[in-house]
Amino acid sequence: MDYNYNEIEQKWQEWWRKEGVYKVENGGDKPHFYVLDMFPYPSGAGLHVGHPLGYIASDIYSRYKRLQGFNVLHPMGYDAYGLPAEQYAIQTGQHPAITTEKNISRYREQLDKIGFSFDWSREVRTCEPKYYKWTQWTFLQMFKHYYDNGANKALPIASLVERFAKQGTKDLDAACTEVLDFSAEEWNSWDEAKQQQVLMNYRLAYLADIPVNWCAELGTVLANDEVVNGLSVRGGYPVERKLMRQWSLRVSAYAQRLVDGLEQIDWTDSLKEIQRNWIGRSEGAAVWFPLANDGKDLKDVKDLKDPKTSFEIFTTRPDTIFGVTFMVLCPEHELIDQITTPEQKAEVEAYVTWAKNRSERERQAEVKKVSGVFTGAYAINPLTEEKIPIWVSDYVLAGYGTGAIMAVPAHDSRDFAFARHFNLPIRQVVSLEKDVVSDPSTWEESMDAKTGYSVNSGFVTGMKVKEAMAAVIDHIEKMGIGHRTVNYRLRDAIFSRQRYWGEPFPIYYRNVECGMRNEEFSIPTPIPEECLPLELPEVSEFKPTATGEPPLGHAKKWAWDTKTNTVVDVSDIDNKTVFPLELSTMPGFAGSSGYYLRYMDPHNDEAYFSKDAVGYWQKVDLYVGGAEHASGHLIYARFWNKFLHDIGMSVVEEPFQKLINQGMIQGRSNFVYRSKTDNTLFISKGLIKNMDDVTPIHVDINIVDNDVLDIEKFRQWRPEFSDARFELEEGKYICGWEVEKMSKSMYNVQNPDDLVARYGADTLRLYEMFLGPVEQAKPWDTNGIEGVHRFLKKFWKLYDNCLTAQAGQAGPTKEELKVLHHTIKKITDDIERFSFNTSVSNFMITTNQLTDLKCSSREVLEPMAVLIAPFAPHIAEELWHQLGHADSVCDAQWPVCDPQFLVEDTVKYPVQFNGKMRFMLELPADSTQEDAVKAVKEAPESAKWLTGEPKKVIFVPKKIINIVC
RNA sequence: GCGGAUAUGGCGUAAUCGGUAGCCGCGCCAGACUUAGGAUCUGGUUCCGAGAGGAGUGGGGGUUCGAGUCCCCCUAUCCGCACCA
Repeated sequence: MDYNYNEIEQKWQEWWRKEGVYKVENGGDKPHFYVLDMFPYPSGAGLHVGHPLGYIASDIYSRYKRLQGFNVLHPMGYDAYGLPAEQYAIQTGQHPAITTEKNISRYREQLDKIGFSFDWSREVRTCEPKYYKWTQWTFLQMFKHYYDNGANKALPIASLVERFAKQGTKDLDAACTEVLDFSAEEWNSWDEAKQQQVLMNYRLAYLADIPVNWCAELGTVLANDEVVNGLSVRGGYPVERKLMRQWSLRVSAYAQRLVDGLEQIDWTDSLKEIQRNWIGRSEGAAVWFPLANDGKDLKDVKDLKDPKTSFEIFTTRPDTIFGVTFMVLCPEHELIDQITTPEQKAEVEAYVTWAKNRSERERQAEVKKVSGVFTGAYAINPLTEEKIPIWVSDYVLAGYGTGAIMAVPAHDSRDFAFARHFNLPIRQVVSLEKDVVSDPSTWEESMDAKTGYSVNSGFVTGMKVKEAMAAVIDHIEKMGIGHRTVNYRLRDAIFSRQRYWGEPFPIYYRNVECGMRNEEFSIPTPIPEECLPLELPEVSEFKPTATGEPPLGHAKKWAWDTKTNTVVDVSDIDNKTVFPLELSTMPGFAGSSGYYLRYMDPHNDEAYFSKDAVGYWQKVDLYVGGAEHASGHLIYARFWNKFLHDIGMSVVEEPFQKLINQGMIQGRSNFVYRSKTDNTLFISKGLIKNMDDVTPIHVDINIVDNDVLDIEKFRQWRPEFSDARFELEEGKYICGWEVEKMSKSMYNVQNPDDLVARYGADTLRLYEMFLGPVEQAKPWDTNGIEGVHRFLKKFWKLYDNCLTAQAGQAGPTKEELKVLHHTIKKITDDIERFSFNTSVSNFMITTNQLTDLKCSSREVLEPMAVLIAPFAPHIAEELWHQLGHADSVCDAQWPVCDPQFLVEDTVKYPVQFNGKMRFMLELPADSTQEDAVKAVKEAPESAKWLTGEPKKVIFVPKKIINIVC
């Protein structure tokens, strides 16, 4: 009987669907396990072979866990909001919902062909109202909470209001945009608009004027992780810094918990490191430097921390405070106007204007270029009482620390470059050896390392750097001019996008004075939670409006009637009961930040997910996806989950216990080489003497087999090659190859459907795994797929004897059982450590062995079908049924390895004489002390070393034979 | 610049505990069956050497009876961050 994979696969895929084999229930006696894939954005291009790699790996693991008796949740859905559908809509007028729907069905079709065990009854789509209802709901909860640093969690904003009414900001330690200081009396005297404005400073989802990454081409702002090198990740358009009123999420409040949480989870070190870098925790000190206005000395300064007469800096090197030779403020610093002397005013203003107008790309491209200007003002070093000049430069960033630094050119490379450029003094205060000082003017670079000893540093001179740091901080804390502090690089996440195809904000602008949105007088107000979801309105156009408003500005029906709690026509806005709704939408990461929780209880209309559901599944046990989400989705989702944990929704803090990053699959492009002197002559790779004589041309990988070009197909491929001539080596044209991104323009895209049609899904699944370790990036290369396909044919054939003759009744031989149990052990171990490529190899070895043994025993072949089921579910299902089972192989039990069959016949021992290893000896596994001595004496090698009776023999079974002569 | 990872035949890779490096597959070579082979099967295939033998896991050093594996230094490649004080 032939292995008719297409027929088999179609048959069982239908059966699985009909029988609902993969449907999962919450609860039951079985232990639970949650395996999750990062859900895809359904793009118009469909799946290529890179997409299913992670899905296959996770599918193997979930099928395996299920066979081991776990109740496995393995869902799939679509991250359906996104820019491409919207841009397509702008170009064609096609509604993004239609494009998205179409792409989803294409994706589903492709996914189904590969035979995944997804429970599709739990599918979620982020663009569906019943899903995004809960995205909006979470946003509202963030709006209604603030972060209390004392409690170290989010608390209701109502409790903050109560507190303000009683004691103002006294003793308040909360995450905020700006530190405020007011009394209860002040609070109570304010009107609602003012109070709301103040509360906005604390909300976890807040509206503020912030410098954003504005992408004019896309007409929207972007999050930091959506910008690379000053260009947008999607599209590669220039991005500029711009001050805009935007919704943001106060992710920074969770910075410490996001760092700490990494300790509890099972992710790779490299990924944790990426997140640590992104969060960028650094310990140091905040120090106030008084201004030396009007020739003031330190003793003249009464209030060292008065922001009118002092400014605060952040440093990670408090020990170098004796080496400060100038100060630098960022161009945005509010003190600049005040302190700049009249002589410097023109120059400073010109510089500040120039710096502010520079685009993000220019700034990043010119990092090495030093620029800055002296303000004419001086500060007083509170430890040395020296007067030090204050400069302005854009190498100091407004968004980090306090936007001001103390410059220590001797021990900071950036300060060093600045000092050299403007000829400012450099003073050494740290030395690798105690009391040894050199002349910094001869230095080629600064000495940044935090090692060595303090020199020229007053009371810390002679101390080690670490000690000096502590001593200086203690000192400034005693003086009352500063304190130990921690700074994070992590910024709040900008949450507004000026787009159509995203979740609308459930916010309207209740107006006090006039009918404007986003103005100081209007109060952003949530619509009642019971009115969610606030559905995305229809618009006449997907472009921004003529006045520059986001696309939702085109919506006719986009106002909130507070009387009826419904969406009404914008023309009804009367600013008494009907108000304008927010026009921006949420970013891509909004919908993907909590989808894993929704899968637990996807049809719940009363709650995001029920307490029972989350109590049962708890968290994702295994998450498989690309590492490119390290500083985006994987941070946002952890933040989202921590917030939900704070408000009592999710039960654990870290949502993804174990994370596997599948490596990217790159394309493997093929080239032909056209002679530069003869346009129709193509030279086989091995015959090219000088690469300069030829032009490499990409050639479609589908007309190349094992780097051998199909000459006829090549001539037909494109008209200009129809008269191509070739210089062949041994009758073949050998193409060159290179690993590149998988892309249409390089003719190296491999579509999984073609391979499924040609070899079957099981072959594709096995081959993708066989290609190499899941976590490793690798080029796609179809050259080996035949071998895997041959293996499946052999595996299929193995069952012939068992199924046709009465041979199936024959009991297994000991040899066969040994092969089987070794395989059980190997495959189980392989799966546990995600080494699926070795699993496939092991299946091949076993199949060869069983074929050699002419195995036809049901007791061996039945468990083999179960073992291969996670990898090649279709063939396994078919064979399982042919063996007479009526149920699915998915409901079988994972075979257990019987250790008695694992015992090796022989074991190799290193034989040592007087402690020195002399040779290896192979002995029966059950050898005794006597056997070992006898074997050593009889071994030919012994003659060289062993003279007479050994004095002592140490025999450690399975390890060593040590002989003392 | 900082941080992380990787390096093994012609190619993808394996070696889970420090114990005969190169399993499995591709490719290649030879053979069988064939009118034929881009089908199937059998055998061979790290390199040098006719052979005996020798060399060999990016390079150099170390620990060890024994190192692909552990330690130190260097090189190359890939990835992440990048004026973050």
